[in-house]
Amino acid sequence: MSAKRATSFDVARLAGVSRTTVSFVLNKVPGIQISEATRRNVLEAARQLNYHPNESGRRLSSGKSRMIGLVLLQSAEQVFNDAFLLQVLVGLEEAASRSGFHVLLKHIKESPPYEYSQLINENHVDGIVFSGPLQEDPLLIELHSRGFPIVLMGQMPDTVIPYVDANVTLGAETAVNHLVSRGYSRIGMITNASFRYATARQRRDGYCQALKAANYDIDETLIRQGDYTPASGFEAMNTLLDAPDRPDAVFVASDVVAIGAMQAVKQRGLRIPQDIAIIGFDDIPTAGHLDPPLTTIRLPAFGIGWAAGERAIRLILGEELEAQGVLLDTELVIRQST
Amino acid sequence: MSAKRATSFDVARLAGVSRTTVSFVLNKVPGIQISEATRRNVLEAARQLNYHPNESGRRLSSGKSRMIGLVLLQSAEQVFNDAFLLQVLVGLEEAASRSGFHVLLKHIKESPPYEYSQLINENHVDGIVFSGPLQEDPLLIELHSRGFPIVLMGQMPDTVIPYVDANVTLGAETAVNHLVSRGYSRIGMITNASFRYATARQRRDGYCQALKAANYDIDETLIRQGDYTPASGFEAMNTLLDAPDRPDAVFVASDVVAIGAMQAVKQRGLRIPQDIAIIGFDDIPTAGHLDPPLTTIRLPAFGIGWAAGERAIRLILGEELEAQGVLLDTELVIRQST
DNA sequence: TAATTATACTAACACGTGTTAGTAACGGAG
DNA sequence: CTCCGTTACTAACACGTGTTAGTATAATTA
Repeated sequence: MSAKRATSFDVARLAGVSRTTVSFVLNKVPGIQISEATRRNVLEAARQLNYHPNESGRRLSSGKSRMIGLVLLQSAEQVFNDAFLLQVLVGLEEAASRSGFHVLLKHIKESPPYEYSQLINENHVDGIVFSGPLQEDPLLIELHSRGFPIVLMGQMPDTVIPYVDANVTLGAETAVNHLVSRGYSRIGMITNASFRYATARQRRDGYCQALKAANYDIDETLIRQGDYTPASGFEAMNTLLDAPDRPDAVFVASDVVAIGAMQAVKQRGLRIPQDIAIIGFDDIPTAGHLDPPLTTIRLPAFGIGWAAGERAIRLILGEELEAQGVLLDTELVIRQST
Repeated sequence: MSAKRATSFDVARLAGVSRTTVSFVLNKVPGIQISEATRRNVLEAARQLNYHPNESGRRLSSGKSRMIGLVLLQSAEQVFNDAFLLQVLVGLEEAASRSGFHVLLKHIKESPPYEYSQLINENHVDGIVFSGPLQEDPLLIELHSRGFPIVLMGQMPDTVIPYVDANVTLGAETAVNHLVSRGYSRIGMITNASFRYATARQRRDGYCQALKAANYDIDETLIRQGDYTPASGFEAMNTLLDAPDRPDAVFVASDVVAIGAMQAVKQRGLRIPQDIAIIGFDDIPTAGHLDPPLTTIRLPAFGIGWAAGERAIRLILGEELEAQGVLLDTELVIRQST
């Protein structure tokens, strides 16, 4: 059983045909005529020898690796706190395997050395999907301009590189609309991060759009900034509650920040949602287990991975994309906090 | 710039030597004499042409893929709830890249079709690391017996396949020891799952060992079963609190289950840890943000991935492992719930 | 019947590398 | 001067596949 694996040559010999014919049959090459008899002969011989084409030979011959590189440019700590990356990854893998592609994982700690270029130079992958803080990256831009298939997760300002992202602006709007529809009249906001980050600005924009659409005034004093931590949410919520005219509902643009905000509310003996409603953003795994279970906006993590993979494959196959970017819709998850 | 990539032949021609010499120089083949002059010539030519060896050619020639397959046999839902898998993955990637290996991710939904055998048959990977519920898997056993490098994450009963796992028994013991050292005298337990699962039995064993070592009696009525959900923890804790002689501390063998247990305690107006202490297990990302922050046992997720990768590579390189399994130590994370 | 065309294949090259066996050139020992 | 060993290389094969150009044979047409 530990004998050498059968090659297409062995199959050819057993079937009494040429290696070329074997290749034609097994790859179902279109536009080639093979008699049904020999076709069956070949298939039977392949089955009998337990033949599986050697991927290395295939790659060398075709010049394609049928492999997508997923480049994670994040510190190990960031990765640990990213509850969605795994789903993204599974989505990517599913899109890839559906088209006969495989996924190569590459984790990179720091940007400068551009370790991922090795994947490309050495022909490891046919295309890459890039995840990470998208600052200016000359190598990415150069690769893209050379026609190498690249898909970003998230948007990179001032470039034409294809991307896939969640429509967070619309998601934030949905969240605030939900509060409006529940009859809350004074709606505050705590951001997920500083406005230096595009993702924080987008969520703020959605908040403002929803208020405008509902003919509410936008009160800048009701907007506080968080910084990804529960502690920041705790503090921000306290300043909101200290205000003379405190809100009756708050859109917290991050579940993690919302955890702190909820603690601040409860510490004052106020009830959620009776005294003040809270809606989060992200739908982290424990959001449903908070006290009370947190209404929030679910990000299409799996879908982002899937779409990124699908687009990368389209680029690899030489197809045109109908648009530079894709924005996937979020989902409102209603629980008990609103 | 979009011209063909340089091959070793181009380098040879520019350097005025044979392709063989180029290979010898660039691969630093031991036991081969190359004059310093030509060595520098070759290196300079390679640099000048921006030469990178084509991995496909390498693979075909060497018969090795320098690739480790990470096989995830879990439903998408399970993957979503697994907060550690990503860390495991990053650990594996790090161990792999340290030795010049790459990681191929393969997600499989159901066991029967054994999709992962394709990875092996087609020479995609030199070895696999397997993660998932380890029921009997004849294919895994056969592959191992044929000498194919396999490392399991978690233990598979009645096999000699190498594995890497967390020492959960010791971890549970550590958790209970911590409660003992804090002076709690009546220590209950809520399991993470049914005793049908080895992981639940191991945690129970650790609990019992710690009590024995402290000369505490083991009171079976203080042990309740959870089933991975907060709801089960809520119910189990309620039955513990209803008992005539209720515990003053509880070891909950899963943070997720502990979330429910904490809710039950708080709902009765009891305080944590003053009235009843709770220690969890797993250290999920939000454990530190619960109210109060949960003391728990951290699993060495990154280390498991790293060790699995390292051992897989050792197997691939033909080295012997000093032992079938490796058990990595957990870490006590003290917060405010004890 | 002769010429064309469709059918069913095969010979041969290409992909880019690793590696074994072999060979000139040269210096030193006998 | 001859023999031998060392140094510094190279020729040639192997890896297993995809694919183009070409060739017999049989079927159809003029």
